[in-house]
Amino acid sequence: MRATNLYAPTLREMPSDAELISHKLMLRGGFMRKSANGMYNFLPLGWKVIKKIENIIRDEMDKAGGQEIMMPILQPSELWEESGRWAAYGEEMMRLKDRHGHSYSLGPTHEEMITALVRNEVRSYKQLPLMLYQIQDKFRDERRPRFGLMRSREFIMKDLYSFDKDEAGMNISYEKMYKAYGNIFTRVGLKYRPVEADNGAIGGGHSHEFTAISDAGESFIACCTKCDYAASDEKAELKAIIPENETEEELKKVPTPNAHTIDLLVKCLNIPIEKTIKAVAYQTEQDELVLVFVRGDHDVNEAKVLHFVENARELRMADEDAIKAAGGCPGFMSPIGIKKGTKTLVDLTAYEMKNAVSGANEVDTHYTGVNPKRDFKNVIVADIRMVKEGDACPRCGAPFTLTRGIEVGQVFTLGTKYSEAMKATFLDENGKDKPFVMGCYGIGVGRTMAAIIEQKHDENGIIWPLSVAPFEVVVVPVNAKNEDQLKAAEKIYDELREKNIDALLDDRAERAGVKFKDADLIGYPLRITVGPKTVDEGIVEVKIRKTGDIKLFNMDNYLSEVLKVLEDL
RNA sequence: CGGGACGUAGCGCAGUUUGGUAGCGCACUUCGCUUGGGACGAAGGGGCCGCAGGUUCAAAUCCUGUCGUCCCGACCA
Repeated sequence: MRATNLYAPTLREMPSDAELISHKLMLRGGFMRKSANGMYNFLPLGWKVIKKIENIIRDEMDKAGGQEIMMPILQPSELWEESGRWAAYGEEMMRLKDRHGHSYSLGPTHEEMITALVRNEVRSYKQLPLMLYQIQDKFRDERRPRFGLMRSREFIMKDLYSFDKDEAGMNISYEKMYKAYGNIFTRVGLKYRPVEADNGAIGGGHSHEFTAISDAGESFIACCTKCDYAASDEKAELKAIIPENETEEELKKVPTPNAHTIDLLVKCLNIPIEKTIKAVAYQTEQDELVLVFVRGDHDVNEAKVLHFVENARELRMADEDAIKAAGGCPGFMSPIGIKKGTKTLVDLTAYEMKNAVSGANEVDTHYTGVNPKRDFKNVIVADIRMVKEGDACPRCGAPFTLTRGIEVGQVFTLGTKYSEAMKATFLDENGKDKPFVMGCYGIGVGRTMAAIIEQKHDENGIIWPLSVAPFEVVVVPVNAKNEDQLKAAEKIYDELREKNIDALLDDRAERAGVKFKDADLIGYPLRITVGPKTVDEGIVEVKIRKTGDIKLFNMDNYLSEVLKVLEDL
């Protein structure tokens, strides 16, 4: 490709409506343009990168036994009603009607679609296992799209679905995908970490998120500093923190005027926050009240709480009336004196506390000398809090570090959730009808691209890994109006291409500085500069974007040297 | 959906307080000159000031509404 034929409109200034460096550089480097909120046009450079990432994904999916297919984006509501998700999915699903009044969704994911496809095709265990995938645009009506490709409403996703005859088979498929994901993220040059994850509403089975390490990320992962346990912040398992033994004091009511928050309580009684127990009251969609108690300096983990609440997908803060109806006093709550039958959860650590302070279910009053094991009745004791930096790993006890990251992929086992709901069955060895045992595996392609840029850039622009760079090498004649230089550059460009190197010839009649700045901004891994030294002395100058190193080669053997440099990248 | 900010040329911005009919830098076109890190000179083209109402002799500027964008909070690839 010649730069004079390439539409790569770079911007001299940073676009003002972008916040993240990846977003800014993709706009500035001419990789993409915004179309509307959460929707983007990919320009030639951006699309080339996307295709390179996709092809790495395809390669690894195929190697792992996957077969590529293509399903419609538009999905009839009937399928979603079979699985129950037409109602459950909520506002995140884009919906529309055709001229006959039939309802459809713009696919946010394809479990229903693939299950419906496979149930009509696969009859026998002999056809299993089966792994089918596609790379396609998905639609999710995010409450707040932001950060460019990081969270958009239309985005490219690779989604693979595995079908097995039993759980053991499913686990093998899962392992294959887990390995393939590692290969993919390594090949695209990401620093990443697979972490245990919560399955959320899907329930059962297990799941891992692949998280690219980046301060720009929106997720947190907890990594053990000693062993290899790592989990998403929601998933990270925690054990009780056992305090030093103390003689148990009597339960005693003390006045705490206006101390309706933990901060005020700590000031009011002049006690350490670790001695307090705080309450959070939730309600489910069905208006069931759920009271949760954790140590004052801890946060409630709603994902964990949800595992103890049946038939609820999300929690909201409870109304004051509901709290009062259960015998609670907002701002001064405690499990002591709550109406029997109210769902009351106490965190493991809070339950072990000695002589703590908690509310007394009376205005402006707290209890001191609270010993939960002795004083709390009819409560569920469980791990329901959020991990904190320094918390102990459940495996080895060493402290956790919390790291920010970008979730670029997730693998999880589905079991028979969809196959049972949608009656997708096959005949096993004994001629018996059985539901498929499924798994699903997603990769955000655009998000992967953004994550790579977040990890690989400097003040001058992007530094693409060779595997996904829009071009591997840019050949820059310093003065394209100088015919000797242009000829020399063209010769090098042709020779590179003969070696199957993806090269760009920057034949624009721009000054050298402009072309150098663009090359750095766009981030080609290698730049070959063709100037007077090349024409007069036969010296080929190669600059490595990543290190800034400049290497000089002789015209006679530069090609093999360049191949070596590329090899080392 | 709640809280905050902003909509003026392709991009980045000034002008709005104190109404008088639109400007700067970059980019773009032509010519000249220049060519190893975003040159220089000259001459040009391009905007119903987001949109709709209102106030006024007169509105980018004041008022009302509306749409859009960005950032902060409840979720996910």
